[in-house]
Amino acid sequence: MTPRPRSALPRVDAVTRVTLQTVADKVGVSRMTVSNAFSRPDQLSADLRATILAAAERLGYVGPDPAARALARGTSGAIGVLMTDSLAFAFTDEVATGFLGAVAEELAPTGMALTLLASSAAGDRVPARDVPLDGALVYSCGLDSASVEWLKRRGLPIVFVDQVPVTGIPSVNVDDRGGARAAAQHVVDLGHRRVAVVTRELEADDPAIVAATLSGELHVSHQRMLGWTDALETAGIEPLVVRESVRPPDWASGAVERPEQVAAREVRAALAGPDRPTAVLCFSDVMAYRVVRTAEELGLQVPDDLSVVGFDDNPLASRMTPALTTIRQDVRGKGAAAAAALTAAIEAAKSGRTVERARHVVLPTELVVRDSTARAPSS
Amino acid sequence: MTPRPRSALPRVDAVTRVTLQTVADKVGVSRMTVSNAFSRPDQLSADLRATILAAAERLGYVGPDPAARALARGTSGAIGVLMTDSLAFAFTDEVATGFLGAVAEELAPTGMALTLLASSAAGDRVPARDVPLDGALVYSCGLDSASVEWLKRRGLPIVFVDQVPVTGIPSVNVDDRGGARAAAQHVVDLGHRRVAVVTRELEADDPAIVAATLSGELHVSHQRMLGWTDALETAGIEPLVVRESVRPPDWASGAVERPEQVAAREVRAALAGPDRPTAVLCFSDVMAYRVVRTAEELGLQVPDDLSVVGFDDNPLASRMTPALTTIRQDVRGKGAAAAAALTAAIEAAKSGRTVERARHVVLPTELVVRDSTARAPSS
DNA sequence: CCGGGTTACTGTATCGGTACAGAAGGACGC
DNA sequence: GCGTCCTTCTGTACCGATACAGTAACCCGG
Repeated sequence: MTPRPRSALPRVDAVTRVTLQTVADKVGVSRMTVSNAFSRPDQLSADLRATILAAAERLGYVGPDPAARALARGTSGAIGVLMTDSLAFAFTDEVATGFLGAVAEELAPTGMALTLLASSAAGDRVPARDVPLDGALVYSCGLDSASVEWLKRRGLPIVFVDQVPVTGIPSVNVDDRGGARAAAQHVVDLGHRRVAVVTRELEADDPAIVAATLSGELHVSHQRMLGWTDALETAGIEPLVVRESVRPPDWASGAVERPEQVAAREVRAALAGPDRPTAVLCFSDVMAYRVVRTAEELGLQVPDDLSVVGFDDNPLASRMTPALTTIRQDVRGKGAAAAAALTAAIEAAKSGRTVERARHVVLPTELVVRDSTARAPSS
Repeated sequence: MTPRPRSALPRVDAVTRVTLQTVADKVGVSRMTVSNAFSRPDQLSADLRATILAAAERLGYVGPDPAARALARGTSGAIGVLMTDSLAFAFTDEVATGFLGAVAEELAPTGMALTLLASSAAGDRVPARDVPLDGALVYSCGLDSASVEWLKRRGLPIVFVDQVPVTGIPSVNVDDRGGARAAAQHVVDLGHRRVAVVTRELEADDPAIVAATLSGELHVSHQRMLGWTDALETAGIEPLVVRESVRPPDWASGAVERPEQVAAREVRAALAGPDRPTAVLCFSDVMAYRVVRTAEELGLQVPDDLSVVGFDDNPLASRMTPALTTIRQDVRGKGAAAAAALTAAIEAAKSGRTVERARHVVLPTELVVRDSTARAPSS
């Protein structure tokens, strides 16, 4: 045996990472062949492949490093979902979880992972800018367009969900306006003339809110408001509007009332008066639930004294008492459509930039009449 | 001006990606300086940095490419959560969403993104093996140890949640046994002698199930069973056990009964007999809910004729009628603890391998008595 | 025995950054 | 006037793969 020249080969430090090269040297083939053994089995003979895999196993080689592969291939195998500032919300709200669940399910067969992007930057890390991604879903988050901006600038394929459709960007929406119109028409048909609407902030005193309305989170609120007024105006009804602020009032500065508490107080005031509304149209089932409870506290019977209509057909709607009349939207369908649109967009981007006109999907809504609405009290 | 030699510089194809080098050339500094401008501001003068940033902006440079950075830095800014085969479940079950929400919230300030890993491999992509990650949470998924195996082999920092604690791997658990014992003791104290237990599959006819029991998803079931028998045996009570299979029986092969339907039938049978149990201890609040409904269908009053105890203190427990007596576990605390443990592990791995003995956290449980339990009927 | 088509591997050039060890030019103390 | 310490930049060497264009050997009909 000839004495090995010192350090002829790259020195092996205490713990050297095992890479393709390590395996290649061991087996005596080129690194490329090892790569092929793992990633393109059809490029080498079965025998050699087996040998290589065995050697890799022996050396404790796990497989191509995901980060390196992502760089070389230009693909990372993860798609992002950009959500509201409050991650907690995303997991609390049954509508949001339903959507996410459907996205996850639709994505499963593609083998892609779902990455949840906190929209707010923490420290100087901005997930939307710094996490390797193949594409992203933008889910009702207009208030923090910064992250959306990053996604766009990265040139990632994105799909808007519950946002204002923009030409050039595929979008998935629900027929919010039509649904709201149906809700309003329903109570009009039941003979109600004094109608209240409980929704989220739309007041345009803050320019930031205006921008948000136009471009994001409040798009849905806006559309539903339009739908309600469509029907109410036709019937010559001017609704009483109660707004729940989206932005908590200076949250940090001590014990302020939470927005829903403020709204609840206003609802209570509205329902306590002599000319109280006999029907309430709500932005969501959750809000409707609160309205029903408030009414109960005031001794009002739902639906005899007060009709209440929600929106979404949250599971909550059918399990509460009285079961809530509401507008159903297919959240799972929305998730599936969004995921499909995104994978399509990614595919398109990969194979020659075929930016066929971005599709805008609008899912239907449907009035579901349950036990929280009745004819207007005769009085 | 001297004529530029043709193609002296790398040729610029139609659309060349803008990289650090592009910006560096434009400004006339080294690529490294541009990198520093973005990633280590303290390494250059404020003036130059401003110049560089401006040039970058003008060129449409978004910032360091995440994939490249991940490779060079060895960190990707995303942490994974490995979950049960059914992603849908993760978003449906309020206990799971509570956990995930807490994890997300705990992680937010670190600026890390949360990547959901489908445990089942799709095509030949195995998320647990192929997605760039800095660490991972393994959340009650013993049935598919393959993915867990990949995570381990990659040498990623991982934390076990609701799995059998293993030395060397940090874990977060709940005092399932103690909780179950308290639940059982509660009904014993109320004078019940005929007690049923409704839980998930533990029968050891299938070796795969045995393995799962020992190492994963069924650990929790096992512990709770031990807890119940602790108290029941002491009181000389032999419980009637109804098991709900975890693995749907050959799901693909046509219209088979779903496991919970099978279980419901068995529960019904048990409750219909003359020597029916007067108390039922359930693995989860969801199962308890079903038991209560089944009892109602049989005309039994809860809690007068039958006491029912759940587990978890799912929000469902307090909102159902009658409100459910249950064992509370702090799901959010579990999520926070898991996230904290993982970030700690990642930190430890980064700075010199300090593999201090992995900590095993066990969170307490607490009996919450509500309206679904009462003294045993005198008969 | 030769042209043409496979099959099985290999070499080289990236992918787009970051780490770390300099090097150049002042400022400063004595 | 000179050594020292900063502050600012720069050069080089990876990080760990993949793409693509070869090249060599082999097969086969004519």
